[in-house]
Amino acid sequence: MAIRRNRDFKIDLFEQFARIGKALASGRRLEIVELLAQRERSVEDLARMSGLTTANASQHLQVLRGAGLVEARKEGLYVHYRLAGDDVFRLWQSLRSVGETRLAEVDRLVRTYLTDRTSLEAVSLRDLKKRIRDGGIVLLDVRPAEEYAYGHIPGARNVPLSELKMRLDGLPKGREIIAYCRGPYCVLSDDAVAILRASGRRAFRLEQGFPDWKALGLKVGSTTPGSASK
Amino acid sequence: MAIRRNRDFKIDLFEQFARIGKALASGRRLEIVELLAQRERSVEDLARMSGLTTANASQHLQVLRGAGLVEARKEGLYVHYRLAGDDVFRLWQSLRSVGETRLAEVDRLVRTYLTDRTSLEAVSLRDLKKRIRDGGIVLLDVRPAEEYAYGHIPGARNVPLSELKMRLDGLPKGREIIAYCRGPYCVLSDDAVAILRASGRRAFRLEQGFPDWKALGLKVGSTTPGSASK
DNA sequence: AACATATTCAAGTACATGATTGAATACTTG
DNA sequence: CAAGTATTCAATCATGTACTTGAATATGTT
Repeated sequence: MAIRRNRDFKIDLFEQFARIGKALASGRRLEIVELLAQRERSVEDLARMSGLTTANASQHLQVLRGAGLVEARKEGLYVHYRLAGDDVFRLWQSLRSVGETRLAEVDRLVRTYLTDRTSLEAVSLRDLKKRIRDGGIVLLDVRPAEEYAYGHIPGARNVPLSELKMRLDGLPKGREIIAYCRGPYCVLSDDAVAILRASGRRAFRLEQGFPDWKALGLKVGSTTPGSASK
Repeated sequence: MAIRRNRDFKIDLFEQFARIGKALASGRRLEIVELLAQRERSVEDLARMSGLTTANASQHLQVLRGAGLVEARKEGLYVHYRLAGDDVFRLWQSLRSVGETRLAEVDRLVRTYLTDRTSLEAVSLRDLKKRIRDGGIVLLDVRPAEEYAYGHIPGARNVPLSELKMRLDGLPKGREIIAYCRGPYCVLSDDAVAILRASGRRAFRLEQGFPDWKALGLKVGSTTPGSASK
């Protein structure tokens, strides 16, 4: 009977893990995970940012919660959702990486929509660490101020893309500028690099975004205490 | 229009990644992934090992292939499926890890079915590497011979569980024995440790299995050329 | 206490998925 | 070339999922 029990065990066990697979089986939910990797958000925020109705976003969030991928915190009228932990982001990273390697369609999409990208050499996180040590570069966080506030790479200056043109004067002409944003598919830093280069500066895009830095277990700067802890 | 284009891009892109999520959304498919992590297998083998009909297993394999997670190689009548790469195993590891951390049900199942396990202290891969360096231990691969042949931890001796009792005499009494098998949910090494301890030997279970060793990028031993490369 | 608002719930519909069955295909062997 | 076998295909059925809509709940504000 030990074998029979063992088969039951395996079926039950893999069915449990499949709950997580099911949670990852929707593009909308993956987009929500990506948004939550930046910082916690209310249902309303998430719905607006992902183009879903509030009820629909709420349902997706409950699926994610049922799989243990997100947690909720109620504050007044709002329910703030956040990723359950760094391991969840690493899972998404891992899925993303397999997709980039194994799905030709991903490559095609990136090449179709992010046409300029191939021409702009990107800086990897490893390169970035080295260049920070060596000094002489300006690290630019071009995400909206509130996302920067929730956590950013230490030493980075925040100039949101929307304000970049107005605040160009504050940026040195002689030093290399490395711009980053939310992640590999976020175009804020592409746009920033284009603007910076047009102004005669030497600028590069960081290949990955802030959440990827954080997932390496490296220090993060923050101005909202409690949000970017651990 | 750039914004509209960008939204389309994101929807398409996340839908692509969701294809991988969908492939991971079935316990049966996850079990197949786990089986393929040991070594490549024919459809028939996989069907028998997972208790599926051949047609059903074939369909699951095609879902996995559609998501780029497995590849097939035809040889005569047989089609041999294998994981598309180590990144796929790392994705499964990542999912498994999130499940262990986030799903209470997984913990409950392991405690219910693997009752002895808590009492047997397990050796981590890190510990193992250290102990191999220090010497003085016997590393025992208790999987079937053909799985050992396809790849094993260098220096390990293969004594399949089914033969262990008969071959006890060949194992030293004085040295510590560390037994490993397919992975954290495989019970072969649990049983092996029980047998070894009953014979008066000091034996421990390796927490992870051979695929986890391989995923660290460490060297693997092999006696079937070409199967356990890179 | 009445109202406003964020979120969740419940019901309905369209669509996708998983398992079964029997037939079709592709290759090997006699 | 006929027979045998591993695999895939196609059709079917039952079930599960995604989204919409409108109502219900819970909290905050006036």
